[in-house]
Amino acid sequence: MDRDRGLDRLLPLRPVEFHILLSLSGGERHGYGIIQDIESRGESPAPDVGTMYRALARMAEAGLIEAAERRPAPEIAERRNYYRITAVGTRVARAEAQRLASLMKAARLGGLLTRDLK
Amino acid sequence: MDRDRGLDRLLPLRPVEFHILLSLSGGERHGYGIIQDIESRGESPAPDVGTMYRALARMAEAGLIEAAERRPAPEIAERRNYYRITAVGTRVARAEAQRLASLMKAARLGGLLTRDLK
DNA sequence: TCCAACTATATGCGCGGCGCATAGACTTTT
DNA sequence: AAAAGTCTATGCGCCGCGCATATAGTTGGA
Repeated sequence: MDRDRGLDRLLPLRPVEFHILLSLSGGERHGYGIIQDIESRGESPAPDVGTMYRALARMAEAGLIEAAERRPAPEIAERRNYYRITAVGTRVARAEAQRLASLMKAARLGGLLTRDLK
Repeated sequence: MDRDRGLDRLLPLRPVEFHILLSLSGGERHGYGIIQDIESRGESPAPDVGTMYRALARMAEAGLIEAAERRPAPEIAERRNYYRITAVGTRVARAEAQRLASLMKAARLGGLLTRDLK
C-alpha cells in the first residue's frame, strides 16, 4: 500500500484535471494541444487557457504529470511545453475513472441514462 | 427546442449539483438526507453541509429543484426542508449523465477503465 | 504585401464555490 | 445528565476559474 500513500488526498479530481490526465494517457501533449484534444471530444465549453496552464503547473507540482523535453525534428524555436503522465498520475486517473463509473451505474439505476452509450 | 432554451448555460454541472439531482431523482429528500444518501453510495468525501445548503438554494433559484411542502404523519415541529427535482432539473441531469457517459467511453478507450463495473 | 486569424504560453483581476468553523435547537442514546 | 446525532444556516477566507490582456511567432487570404 506504500505506493498508494496520500493518493486519496488528490481525489476526487477536478473535472479539468481528469480531462488532462485522460488526454495525456493518449501520449505526450502540450497545453494548447490538450485543449484542442478535449474540444475534439465534443466537450463544451473546453477549459479556458488560463485554467489549463495553471492546472498543468499545479499537477506537475503534485507529481501527476511531468515536463517532457520534446525537441521535435526541426531545430526551429519550439514554443510548446510538452507533458507526460506519471505512474502516480495513471493510478489517480484510474481511481477517478472507477469513481465516475460507479456514479454512472447509479445514474443508470436512477433512470437518468436510458441506455448505455456504445 | 423552446423548452431547452438556456439549459446549456447550466452545463456542465458541478459535481455536487449532479449528486443532488441524482439523489432527488430517487424521491423527495431534505438536505441532510441527501448528504447521507451520497455517503451511502460510497462517495468520499461527501459534500460539506455548507456546500449542500448553499447548492440547494442556488439550484432552487435556477429552477432545477423546488421546495416540497412535506408535513409527514406527526404534527410535531418538522425541521426538515424537503426538495423535489423539477422537469427542467431532470432534463439537465439527463444531459449531464450523457456527457459523463461519453467521457467514460473515452476513458475506456484510453485504457483507464480495464473493464466496466457491473 | 499586409492584415487577420491562428498557435502558444503566461499572468493579473475579480467573482464565486467550497471546506471549515460556529451557532442554535431539538432528539436519541448511553 | 451528558454525549452524540439530527437539521438548517451563515460568516470567513482560500483558491480555482473565466475573462482580459500581454507577448510573439506562424499561416493564410484579400
